[in-house]
Amino acid sequence: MELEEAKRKFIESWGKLGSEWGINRTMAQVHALLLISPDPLTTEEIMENLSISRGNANMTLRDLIGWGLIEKQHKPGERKEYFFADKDVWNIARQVAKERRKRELEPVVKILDELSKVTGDPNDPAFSTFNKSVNDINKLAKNVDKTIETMLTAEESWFWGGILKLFK
Amino acid sequence: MELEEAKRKFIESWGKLGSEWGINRTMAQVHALLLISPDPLTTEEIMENLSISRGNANMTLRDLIGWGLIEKQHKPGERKEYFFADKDVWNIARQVAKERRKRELEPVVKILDELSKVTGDPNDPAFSTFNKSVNDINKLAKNVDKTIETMLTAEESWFWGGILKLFK
DNA sequence: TTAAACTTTCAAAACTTTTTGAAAGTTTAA
DNA sequence: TTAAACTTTCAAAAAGTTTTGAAAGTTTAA
Repeated sequence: MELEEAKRKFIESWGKLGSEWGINRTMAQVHALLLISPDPLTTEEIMENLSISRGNANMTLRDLIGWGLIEKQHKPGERKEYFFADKDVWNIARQVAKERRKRELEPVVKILDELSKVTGDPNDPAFSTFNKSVNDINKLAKNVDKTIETMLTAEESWFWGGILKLFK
Repeated sequence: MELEEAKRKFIESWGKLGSEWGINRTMAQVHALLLISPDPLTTEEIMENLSISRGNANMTLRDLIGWGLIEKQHKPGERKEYFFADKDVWNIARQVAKERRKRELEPVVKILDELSKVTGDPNDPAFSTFNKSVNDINKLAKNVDKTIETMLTAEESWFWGGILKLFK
């Protein structure tokens, strides 16, 4: 396979994976493009490369900055804004985990906490089934939450070599 | 909060969480309903409880069976099919991890493997940036893949109490 | 067989999300 | 100031996803 074809394929795959994981296709594609780009790119270049509109490019770039995945850069003597992606994959994984935890897990944990406070007759199957499921899920969610929190502060090396040794 | 209200809230929240994680809202809601239901339910009962159509209920139930999250049950002397959810949260988490690994991670790993075979001039920044990103992501993806595989065969107790001790 | 009880299918409709692009806004250099 | 260069906004359009419901299919008991 030739480099240009491989680049297209990478952008396409990253876009597809993104959309399966709640990050929209364009956002993932812009991220992919910047990941394999040696130099920062302007909005114009991104628009052209991916054939997307100015509005879309602008919003997407803003979202990516919000996720902490890309940054703006200014070149001296130029008005244009350049964008580049953090190329450290461990940082990317951490950043995504951090954001999703904040956006999705935290609200659920809050509701589950409320729901596990509901009281009722332990002999009522409707109540006891509800109660058991909610409590179990709550425990699971809390565990996932703590695990992510620990990962976020963990050293990179743990990830690259360490975790596998822990399970065995 | 009263039980009926809490049930509604649980179903609603599970639905929302599902849609953020690539499982459609109705599918997650049907799953939630069966999770808190002490007895198996018929298609009819599910339709009524969630105000969804017969076609939707049928497809959703089939998908949930495909994900290994619910099962059919036949009551002796009755024609109707009853559905019930596996209530073991560890099984649910495992099942979801297993399916998503198969459906999403595996295809990406396959493409990344291909893309890391691309060769080029190491002095060409376009090539070396591409190559580094692809290889790093490939390593990460393989690591995640192996970690999930190990989790899938791990004991339940590891999850509930063990993982946290491993990080520290 | 037949017909009632039940399940499955799928094209069209409803709904949701994403994208567009033109207009408005902002910044900078002269 | 002004106007060129650039960025942001947002209503409407397009694209994508989910749901409906009527019709077709299947199974079972008699």
